[in-house]
Amino acid sequence: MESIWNPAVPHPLPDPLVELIAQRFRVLGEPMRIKLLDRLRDGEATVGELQTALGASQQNVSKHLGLLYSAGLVSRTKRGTSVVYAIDDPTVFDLCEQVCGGVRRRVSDLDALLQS
Amino acid sequence: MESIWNPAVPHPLPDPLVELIAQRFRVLGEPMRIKLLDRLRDGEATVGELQTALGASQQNVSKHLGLLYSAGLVSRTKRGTSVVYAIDDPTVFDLCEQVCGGVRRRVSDLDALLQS
DNA sequence: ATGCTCTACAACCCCATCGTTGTGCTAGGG
DNA sequence: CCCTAGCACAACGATGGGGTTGTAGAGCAT
Repeated sequence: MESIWNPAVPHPLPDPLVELIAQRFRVLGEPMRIKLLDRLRDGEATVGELQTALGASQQNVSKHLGLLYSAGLVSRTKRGTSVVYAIDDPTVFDLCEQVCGGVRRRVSDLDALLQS
Repeated sequence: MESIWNPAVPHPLPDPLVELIAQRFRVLGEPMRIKLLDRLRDGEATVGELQTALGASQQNVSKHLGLLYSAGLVSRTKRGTSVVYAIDDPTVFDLCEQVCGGVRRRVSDLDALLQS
């Protein structure tokens, strides 16, 4: 577990970088946005498709997609009267997978405690 | 980039799991908590040490540490009158490192745009 | 026992953000 | 040309979370 730290990552972290990191995590800290990204794993989709897929209002979906776009996580392309969104930063999936691992480990720990 | 998905991660993500993932990310979405974890990279520390290291109020530091403890990211040990905290889930550093990579990539992209 | 240090808890205020409602804009169809 | 569909933006109320203040409890010294 003695991981070698990326030499390009300073220590202690300067405040602006801390802010950027926290901001990045905060973008992923909303269930709706996680669902949107999860849906986009199947490929690009329009706002309407995402709206019906998640059962949310058009304005809300558009709002969160705008945030994801501002964060550089998704791309936006006009096609006819629709707007097509797609994953632009696939590394978010690695993040989610790692988080899933942590969550699973924690849950199984709780399981073990409850069953002992 | 055609990553094979962990078969244990269902798709689409069920709502409870989405909630857990978002919750995990939200814990890391605060600068103060990032700083605390970053400081704990050097090893265990008491509340007072973390307080002076970050220049924050004792109550605020204690509050955030409590959250990190509830999330299972740090461990808590009483030692004399002090309480010693330490990293309990080293995977958070991998997360931060990945995020740093994404941030750096994005910043360099902006750099390239500005210099072109 | 008294006082001091270290920490956690609770109540409060404040701000950010979520979801909704209402509306304006653009592209296609009739 | 008008109408509709699809989407984004702005404003609103409501909720959640951060930071502060005040305080209680635990451990050690005198």
